[in-house]
Amino acid sequence: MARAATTTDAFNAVAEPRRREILDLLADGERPVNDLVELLGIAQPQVSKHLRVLREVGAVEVRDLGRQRLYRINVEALRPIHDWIGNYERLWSDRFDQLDLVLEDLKAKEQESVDDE
Amino acid sequence: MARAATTTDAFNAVAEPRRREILDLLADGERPVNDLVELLGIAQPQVSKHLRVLREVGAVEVRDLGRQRLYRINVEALRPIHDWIGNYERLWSDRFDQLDLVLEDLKAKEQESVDDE
DNA sequence: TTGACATATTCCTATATGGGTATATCATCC
DNA sequence: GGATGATATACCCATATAGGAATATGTCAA
Repeated sequence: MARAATTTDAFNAVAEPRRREILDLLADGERPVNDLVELLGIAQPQVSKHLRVLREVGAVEVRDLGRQRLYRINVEALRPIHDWIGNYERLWSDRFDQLDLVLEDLKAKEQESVDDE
Repeated sequence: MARAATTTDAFNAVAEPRRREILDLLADGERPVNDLVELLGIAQPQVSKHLRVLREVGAVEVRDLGRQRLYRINVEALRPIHDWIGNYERLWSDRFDQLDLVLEDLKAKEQESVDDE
């Protein structure tokens, strides 16, 4: 079997850096395709293709305005990523806790040397 | 050009669901490969291959113990994902703010109808 | 040393990709 | 209707996959 399609889920869609860039740009508000083409500095067809992938996983939505198509972000589609990575907060804070312990220890030792004087 | 290698970065490595499962399992503590093989219910070579990808992006580390190899998670490697998705917290909370506004509005209208009585 | 266990690597194949380029679709304006 | 602008799709290609199966490597035990 080959790798799962990029349109399988948000994780796959977002593995491509350009698509993350697009989402970042759309975070400020909706934009027509040509805006993205200029800002990203890549060819228009590639942008349309990236947008299609993002649309298929629900990460963006479109609205027609004259000849333009305005894309906007739909953060809800990113929630699985948020939730998954969120489970590791604990591990990060555990590390911080350990750092706290080390600092505490250092402070205690400092205090000892002060007491010795 | 083809899709970026799975070993390019954490985003690509973690796009594969099995690899996320592996990380989830390792979140509880280090484990030998065979443990993962049993828990995941997939063939041993595939597990070794997934572990290799995770190792190449730094998401796991290994330690030899007799004939076993104990793998452990390294959450630091996941930080780029955490950071990126974290930028969207604002948008989520913005949505909550809007929900707040709607609720506020509803309450106000309710009050009006009470006043009318 | 031989055998059994634990893990890694190699080889195979079908498949989807992302970029490039050309072209199709659709709306607007004259 | 025809020209132009904005966007989407089609086609080509090099490449890396994930799984399956077989095999290699490394370690311990008798």
